[in-house]
Amino acid sequence: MSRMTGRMAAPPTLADVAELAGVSRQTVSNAVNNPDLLRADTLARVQAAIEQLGYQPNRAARSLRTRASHLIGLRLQPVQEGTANAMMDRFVHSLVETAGEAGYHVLLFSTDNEDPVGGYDDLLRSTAVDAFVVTDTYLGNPQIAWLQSRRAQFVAFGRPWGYPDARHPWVDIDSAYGSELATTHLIDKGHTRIAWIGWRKDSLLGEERRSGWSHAMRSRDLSTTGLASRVEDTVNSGRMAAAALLDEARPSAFVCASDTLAMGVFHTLFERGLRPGQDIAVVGFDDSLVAQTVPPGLTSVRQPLEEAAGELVKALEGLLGTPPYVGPGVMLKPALVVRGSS
Amino acid sequence: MSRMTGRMAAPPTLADVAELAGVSRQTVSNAVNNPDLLRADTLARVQAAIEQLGYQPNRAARSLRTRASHLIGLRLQPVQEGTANAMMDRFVHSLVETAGEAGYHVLLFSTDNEDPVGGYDDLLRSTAVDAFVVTDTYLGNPQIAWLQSRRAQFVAFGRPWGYPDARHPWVDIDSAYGSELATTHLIDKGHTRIAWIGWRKDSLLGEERRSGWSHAMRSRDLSTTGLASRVEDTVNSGRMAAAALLDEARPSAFVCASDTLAMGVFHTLFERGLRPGQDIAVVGFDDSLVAQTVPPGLTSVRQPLEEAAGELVKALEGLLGTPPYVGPGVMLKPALVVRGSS
DNA sequence: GATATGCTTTGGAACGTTCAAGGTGGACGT
DNA sequence: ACGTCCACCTTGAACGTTCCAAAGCATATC
Repeated sequence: MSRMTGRMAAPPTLADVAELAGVSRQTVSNAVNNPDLLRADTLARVQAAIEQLGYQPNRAARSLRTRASHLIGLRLQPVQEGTANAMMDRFVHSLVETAGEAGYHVLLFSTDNEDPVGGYDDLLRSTAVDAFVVTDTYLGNPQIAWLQSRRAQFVAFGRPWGYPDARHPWVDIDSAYGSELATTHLIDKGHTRIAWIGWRKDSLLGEERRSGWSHAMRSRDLSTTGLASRVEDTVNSGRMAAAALLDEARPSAFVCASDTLAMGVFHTLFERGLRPGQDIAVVGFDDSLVAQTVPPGLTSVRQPLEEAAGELVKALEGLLGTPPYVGPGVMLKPALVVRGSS
Repeated sequence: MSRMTGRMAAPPTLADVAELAGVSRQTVSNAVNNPDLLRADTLARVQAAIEQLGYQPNRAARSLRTRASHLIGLRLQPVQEGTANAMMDRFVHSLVETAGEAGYHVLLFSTDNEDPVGGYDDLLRSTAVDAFVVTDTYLGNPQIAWLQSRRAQFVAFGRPWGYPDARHPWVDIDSAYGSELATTHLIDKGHTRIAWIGWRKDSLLGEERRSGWSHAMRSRDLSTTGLASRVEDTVNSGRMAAAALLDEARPSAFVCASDTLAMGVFHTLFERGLRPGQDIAVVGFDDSLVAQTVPPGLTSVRQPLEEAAGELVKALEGLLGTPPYVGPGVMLKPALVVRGSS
């Protein structure tokens, strides 16, 4: 019997396989999900039938019955044009890959600004995803509290800033260590007046990165007065901050909270005919594609995003396992990639 | 009766809503899918019940019954570190957004190199997605032919190179026009010796981009001899090609097939103490974040990815509609973003 | 030879939705 | 008064899978 319908041949079902192998539906199901339960020869027979028909379980039916979709929701954050922050690309890719190995797929969605939890709510209510990966864990983000209140499953990339008693798994990167690495590297190169260009004070992450710089400076008895600037995360802010610092504090090196800001410094150097790496050293943060391609190469702190994705998937497997297991938060260490700018 | 189970309260079902509203399941279903069928007052009553319970249809059950998941598969291509090609980021984002408005979600997956169609096959067999968006349509890509042979639904971002009788919807960008724009812009600025750095000859897209340059040159009676170079798409290849061209052909401007290659030119200029924009003009392709942030700004051809995503979703809706409708391929025009490098 | 034991397999029900029929009541025409 | 039609709503079945309880069947035990 040909099963050709209008558009596409209907995929084989459990029943088709069962009939071909001469067993019951449930036995085929077991062959797929609990092969240990079958006698060796039956298993072989069923597997042959599965192979022959090219059978794969229908996801919708399986989800309906097991109440698990094996999908993970990830909210795509708006691209910020004009900045160097294409870091998410690398993260998303690693996440898709590791999640895939664990049998999960990544479902993307976005939310409009008026209703920041809208996308989450839809997916949750329609039981479309088993869990979420949350990446923007800044203080005061309503999404985390909301997810908690809805008893939704999620893992976070980023510490639960401001939720000391949070119960969800999280993975984060010790970025204070990152800027400390950067600063120490410059000190070792002989620099003593090293300026910091970071983010506004209300960014906890920004303050943390800054602390790595100031800690490194102090532990080598170097002064930090007048050497720090806190601005928005745009190229132009970095450019202006660098110009002001060069005029007033005469640093020989810059450590920046992002590659975007570091590119701002590059702009100022360019305008003044100074050469990054030769006249002034610059270090960025994120190891973006910009850092990798701009001449003469921007030294930058590289976050272990691949590893972070791996840990998040591990945490997800624990969270969704039976019994559920929630481990402690995981803190990863970044590394410094040295290039021509230092 | 409290429905609290261990982890999370079970979401309300059609039956719950029906009971509360005092109607049958099917009526609730109609209220959701075909409101016109209901009398105004019943509709209001049902909608109130839906609102009160926060009901949303269970996606798995719906998919099972309707054989449509409202998911679109997108294969995530490997990030190429060291290049400026983070263009996909912008495309994926637009796609997620427009697809979301049309009621579709984007499901990501990746494939290992050994089995390029593995990921597609899994999703197709398990009827996890309704269709695919294919983004790498280079000549000889096995995926397109394979999808066609499996009668899978898909739309392509990129012309069906080498499949003149392809029946699938596609959207592409006229990149010959892009490099023509770039070249004409340079000619208008007074340049006469404009070099081309592009991709190896086996890339049809590369040849197309190149043709825009040569066409613009010829139509203004400018010579192209010795001014073209075809290399791999890496910064270093661009760097070396630029060095060779500067030595041998003495161009005053470069048009490149990608921002990555343009950054290669920047490297050579940097090494020789030349300033992009002042001493030598450079134009790239893709309007990557690198082009946007590098000093003094890299003039670049910007592809209308947002529009492309919109057209693709429109094509998808046609393809999946009843009756299915496949329109002609859509060709979009890129624009030139002028920055300091020219 | 009857009974218990462990391994293997089975049949019916259920997950929550939509499809395809079927019912009900009133308005309308003759 | 009767049938016809229409607008509205309901009922049972089906989508393809897994859960649950129980049946089949050898083998071991008394």
